[in-house]
Order: sequence, then structure tokens, then C-alpha cells
Amino acid sequence: MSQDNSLRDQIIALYDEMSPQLQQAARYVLENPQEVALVSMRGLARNAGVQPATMTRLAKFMGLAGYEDIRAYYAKAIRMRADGFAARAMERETTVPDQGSDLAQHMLQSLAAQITKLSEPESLARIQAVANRLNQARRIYVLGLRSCHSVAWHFHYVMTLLGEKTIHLDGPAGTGGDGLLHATDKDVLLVVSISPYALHSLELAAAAREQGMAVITITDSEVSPLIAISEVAVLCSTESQTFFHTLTPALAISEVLCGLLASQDRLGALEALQNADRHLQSLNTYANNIPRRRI
Amino acid sequence: MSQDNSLRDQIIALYDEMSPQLQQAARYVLENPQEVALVSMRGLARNAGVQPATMTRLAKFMGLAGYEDIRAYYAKAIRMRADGFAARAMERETTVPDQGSDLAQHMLQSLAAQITKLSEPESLARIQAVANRLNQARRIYVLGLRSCHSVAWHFHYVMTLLGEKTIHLDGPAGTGGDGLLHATDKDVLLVVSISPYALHSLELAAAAREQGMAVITITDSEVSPLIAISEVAVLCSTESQTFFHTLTPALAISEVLCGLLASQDRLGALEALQNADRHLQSLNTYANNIPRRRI
DNA sequence: ACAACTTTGCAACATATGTTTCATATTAAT
DNA sequence: ATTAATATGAAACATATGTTGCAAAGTTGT
Repeated sequence: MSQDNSLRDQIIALYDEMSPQLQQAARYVLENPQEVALVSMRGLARNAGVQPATMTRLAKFMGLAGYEDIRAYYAKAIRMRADGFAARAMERETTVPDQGSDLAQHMLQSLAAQITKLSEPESLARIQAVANRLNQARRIYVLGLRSCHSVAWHFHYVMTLLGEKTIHLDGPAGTGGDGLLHATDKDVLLVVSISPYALHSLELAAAAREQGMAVITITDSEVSPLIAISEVAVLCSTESQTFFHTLTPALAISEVLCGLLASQDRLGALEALQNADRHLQSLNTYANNIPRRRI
Repeated sequence: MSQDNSLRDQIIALYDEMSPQLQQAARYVLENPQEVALVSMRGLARNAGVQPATMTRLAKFMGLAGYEDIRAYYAKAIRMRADGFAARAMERETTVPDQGSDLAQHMLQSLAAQITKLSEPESLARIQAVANRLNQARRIYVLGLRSCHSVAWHFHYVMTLLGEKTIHLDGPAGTGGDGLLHATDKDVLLVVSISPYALHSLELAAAAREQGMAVITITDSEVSPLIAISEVAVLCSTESQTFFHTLTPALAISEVLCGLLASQDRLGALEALQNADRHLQSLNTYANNIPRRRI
């Protein structure tokens, strides 16, 4: 496929023949190339979650004399990037390959900007408030229909790794309203909805509120119909240069919320995680060691 | 002229007050900033034609604790250039109101940086290649299990607005393999999977390939087991300061792909959209006039 | 010219680094 | 099931690193 001259390509090529620990080291090296040149080997090993010796072994495995050769390679790469900087800038200016390539670039840069904006104090405060409120809740019912299903599902999925605190209102049963049958005022409803707002989401949120539950919202505007019935809310921009609204900022918020919830109950999270791990392990859900062919 | 905040500027400002040897060291540092981060202090001193002690003295002279601070500064500079411009925003001092607030800030800024990185030429080219390949396909089968379900679902959902080109391999039926029953070599399988890779995704992808379908992948690494069986692939970073991997970049890629596909068939997309709109309208799925009332 | 002061080079120091060795754990083969 | 082979973790090792102390050289002021 690609040439085997560069060390990077060689590592990729030989990756499948490596032992698990070597793979872990190699993967970290591939994903953090500049760290190799900037951090000591022991530091790198620590960040990669690997023994120092493993880095030396990786070098030997690659047919090199020692780790210093690996560092030298990545140091040279950094030096070269500095030299070729002007050339690269030129290339970027002149390259107009596909007609859609600039659309892709614009979309990505705009998404990055939107997420950066979420990290400003006002937005941050709201996220924190939502996290605190979610933390107090006994149970979190999660609702997201249509496009927002993906965000709701992801939130629920991550939270199940942390325990059984969330219930996903999903499918014909859940969204029928009987999903909230056992909900009390100690529980909250986290609803994700953006314009155009699914009627069903509004109805369910209203029902939850009638029932005495606090409604917590991830939505796209201060004038979203959900704001009126929400105790706290976070806003996500959904602007996109396409025909559909972006959910990437909403997903980012969802992930941050999960992160905050986990960090507020660090010990519980850790324990729940180990349980989930064991469970999935026993079910053989994930590929652990990629089949190694013998030599 | 310029500010005294950056170490570089500080060295320039104090240059005239330095002793000859310190000046020589400082000059070398200013002219070879990268070397500071890439070479050991003794090596740097040798190249600068100065005693090792002089480098330490330079650090002390600049009011720093030791040489390590100088190296740290120049290492950070290198890292920042690599992480793109979004990383520059990370320079902002963290306002620390709540204990978790800086976690939220870090997560968001790092997500923004990761997405910015996707807009670099190499990554952009891969996205474009994937979009082109998807465009050629007669049908797109979409697969994403576990956490990646959210991305797969979202891709499928958006694409259904554009017509009936995609089929989501979902639920016990779809993932059983009979979902691919009617697939031919004119169809492709778009699989989303990140580490740890769901065994089932790998098996289905392998089956699809056996069947003559092209496998197209959104995954997290050049050494992902899916790369080997994929015709084209896009890489998304998943690094996160939490216990789980982020899917925000993956979702961003998914959205960009949808945008590109729509723009490549602008007329068809428009027509399909109008159909979808009419359909949902007739079902009264969305709230049109929102009854706003205060509580 | 002489003393007080600063700068510089050198060597010693404690520490951190990359490597190697060896015992244990894990995996594969018979 | 037992043995052989390999992979891993922990500690020991020699070396390189950043720092400090001190004496020689140089500079400045009187």
C-alpha cells in the first residue's frame, strides 16, 4: 500500500506482529509523534501506560539499536516541518482539488469555532449548573427524538458504563409516556431537542413537569419552547452550511456532562467501570488481541 | 513594540544586560528555538559554544527556577504549532470557579483542537476520498455498534432525509448478518468503530468484504484492525481527559460526509428534502407554532 | 595599583535516563 | 497436562543530565 521507508510506516506494517504491550507502546507513538521527541523515554512510557523497558523493546523490535533512534527519527520530523513550513503554506493556498473540499474545510472549522465558543464562561457556567443538577437526581430519564436520538443515546450509553442511573426513553414503549410511569420528583428528565422541535418531545417534557420532575434541557436557542419548562438548560449552536443542523456541539456538551458527572463521583465511577469492563470481557464483546499469525 | 510576556521577548529585552557568555547562549537559543526542545542541555551548550553551566545561569538570570523551564517553554511552542490554532485558545488562563469547571473547559478546547486538526490537508483528502466512494455506491450499509451506534444512527438519519440510499444495520436482525443478504458489490459498507473494537463489527465488515463489498471505515487509528480490510478510511481522534473516548470528532466527520454527499447531488438532495418535509408535515411530527406560556 | 566585584571554566554532585538482567506470568505446542 | 517458548514487570546498572561550589580570570572603581 504505502512505502516502508519511513519509520512510521514500518511501525504500522509490523504492528500486527507485535505483542500487546508493544502494540500499546507503538500506538501511543503513532498517535503522539511529537511527544516522542519532546519527552523523555520514561515519561513517554508513563503516558503510554507501559513499562520503560517496553519502549526499548519496541526499538529493538523495529530493528534499531536503541530507543535513541526512535527519538532521532521524530526529532528530525519536527525539524523538517519547520524548514518546509513555507512550502506547506504555499501548498495549502494553491490546492483546490475537489469542488467540495472547501465545503468540508469550512464545515470543520466552523464546528471547531462553535465548540470553542462553548468553552466561554457563560456557556461553561450553564454546563456546570446542569451537571450539578443531574448529579443531585436519583435517576436521569433521557429523551431525544429524531436527529437528537444520537445524542441522547450516546449520553445514556456512556452513563450506563458508570452505573444504572439513566433510563433512555426510546422506542415506541418509552416514548409512549409509560416510560415515565415510575418517575418521581427525585428524578429528572434530560431532554435533547433542536429546531424543528419534535412535538412528542415537548409533550413528554410537559408531562414530566406536570409529574413534578425537573426538566433539564440541551437545546439550540434561548427561545426554544423547552426553555420555558426547564429548570436549567444548556444551549448548543446548530448552525451549519448544509441543509441539516449540526449536532456536533450538542454531542460535545453531552460528553462534557458525562465527564463532569464521572469526576464528581470518582470512586463510584471507577467501581462501576470495572464492573462494566468485567461484564463486557466475559461476553467477549471486544476484540482484545488481534489474531497473531505465528512465524 | 512587543509584549514582555513571552520568554522569547523577555530574553530579547534583557539581552543587553547579560554578560558576554550569557549573550552567546541567549543568542543561540533565540536563533535555534527548536533545538532547545529537541536537544539535551549539554548538547545545546556544546552547539552554542558555551559551558553547560551557562545555560543554567541563563535560566536563573531570566528569573526561572532552572533550565527545565526554558525547555518547557520551547516544547510548548512546538506542541502548539502541531495542535493547530485552536490550541492557542487553550493558552487562556483557566478561571477556576467550580472544581470541575476547568475539566469542562479543557474538554471543550481539546475537542475544538481535534476538529481543527481534521481540517488539515491530509485528513481533508481522506474525507473527500470517502465521500467520493460513498457517492459511487448504489447503497450504503451503515454499521456502528456500542458507542459508535450514535454516529452510525445519525449518519443514517440525515441520509434518509436525502433519499433511501442508506440501510442501517441495527438491532438483532440487522447485525445478525442477514442485513447484508441483498447487498452486492455495487454496495458499500460504512463501518464506524473505535478502540476497543466491537468484535461483531469486525466480523460483519469481514463478511461484507468476502461478499465483494467495499468496506469504508471511520476509525481511530492507522493500526485499527479495520484499516486492513478497508478500501478507504478516515481517522478520527478519540482522546479525551475522561474515562471514555470522545466521539465528537467522529460525528463531525459523519456530518461533513453528509454535507459532501448532498452537495454532490444538489438537485436530488433538494427534491428528497422536500419529500421528507411534506411527509413529516403531514404526520405533524414537529411543532410549528409554539405555544409559549410562562409558568 | 589594589581591592572589591563579577564573570567564567572546571570538576564534583545528586538525580534522571536508557538499557539490561532475571524472575514470574502468560501463551502456544506437544 | 506438561513442557517449551514467549511476554511482561521489577529491579539493578552504567551512563548522561542538570545543577552547584569553588577557584581562576577578568573587570571596575578608587
